[in-house]
Amino acid sequence: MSETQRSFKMQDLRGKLSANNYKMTPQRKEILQVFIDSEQGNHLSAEEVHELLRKKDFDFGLATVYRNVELLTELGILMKVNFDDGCVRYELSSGDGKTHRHHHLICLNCKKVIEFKEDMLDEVEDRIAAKADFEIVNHEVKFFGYCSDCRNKVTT
Amino acid sequence: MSETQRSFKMQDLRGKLSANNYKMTPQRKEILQVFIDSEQGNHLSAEEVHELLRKKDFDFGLATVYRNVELLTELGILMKVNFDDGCVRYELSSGDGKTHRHHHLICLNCKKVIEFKEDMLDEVEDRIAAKADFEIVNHEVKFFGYCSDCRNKVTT
DNA sequence: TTATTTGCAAAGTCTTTGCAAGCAG
DNA sequence: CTGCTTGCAAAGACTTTGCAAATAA
Repeated sequence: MSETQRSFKMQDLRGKLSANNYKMTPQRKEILQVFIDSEQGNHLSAEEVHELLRKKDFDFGLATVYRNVELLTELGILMKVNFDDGCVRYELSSGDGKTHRHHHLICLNCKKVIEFKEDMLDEVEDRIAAKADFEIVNHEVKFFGYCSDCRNKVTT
Repeated sequence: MSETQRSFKMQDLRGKLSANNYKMTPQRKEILQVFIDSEQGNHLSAEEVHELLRKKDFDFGLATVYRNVELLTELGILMKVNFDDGCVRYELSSGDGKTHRHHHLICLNCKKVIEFKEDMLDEVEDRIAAKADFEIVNHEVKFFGYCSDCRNKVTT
């Protein structure tokens, strides 16, 4: 992620906070920064964010992290994802108008989560919306299977 | 669901239990029966199964329900689904070779879950599998939006 | 008979909440 | 200043586990 992207995200936070009568705090700034810095290692749980902050010597309360990832989600800056691994995870929302498309390939063997970007689901979505008389505003797709690494070795 | 379907399911349970050195117990039989009887009201949580059993005067321990819905899932009789409502839910797996296709329309307003059957995702799946070098064996799709009921009244 | 299963209660994990002290605007 | 935020600890919701008694095969 480029420098301009980073400062854009942070400006976005400032704007959305003040627009909703919330205040900018070091906690909020640094929590967002953790997501911006984790180009890899997305899909962070509250606990993981808390731990990453501690590694940077920001010792915020865990409850504060919980409260703020939720707030950032309400503001549309983060999105919730659930990989059924026992905790709620969050990732940066892309903010490009295709914000709501997030697709994941989950390896049943090593539990690796691979992202894919292609969006071929628009037509499917249109047909389903018409058929079920349902206005779709968001979707989440998870494909479960085996990644190339795991197919090339004995399954544990 | 027809009578033949019901007894088929129960036979299936007997067979899979003994094939894996598990025993048939009244608890297991009645837990499966709850799912068979709930043509509507699928997507049951352990707590809901426990409550439905109590209504039929089967007062099994909640821990037993938790243990057995998990066991039925391992045996391929039930499937886990997660609607991010704070608990794990289970539904009868269809057992027709398309077992793994389950798609849900979730109304953001009333939280109603509408099922849809059509499967137009095979081609999408094929292209993704090829592109990402990932062998897909299962998928779960959730579409979020507004159902026809909610679009016809003021959003709460 | 004998290994599996149950029920209960206790413990565990993740998350939320109440409240006094602290801080941004 | 003043109301929003934080940190802490306690509480909550859902789920798992240990263990002795019960039971299916």
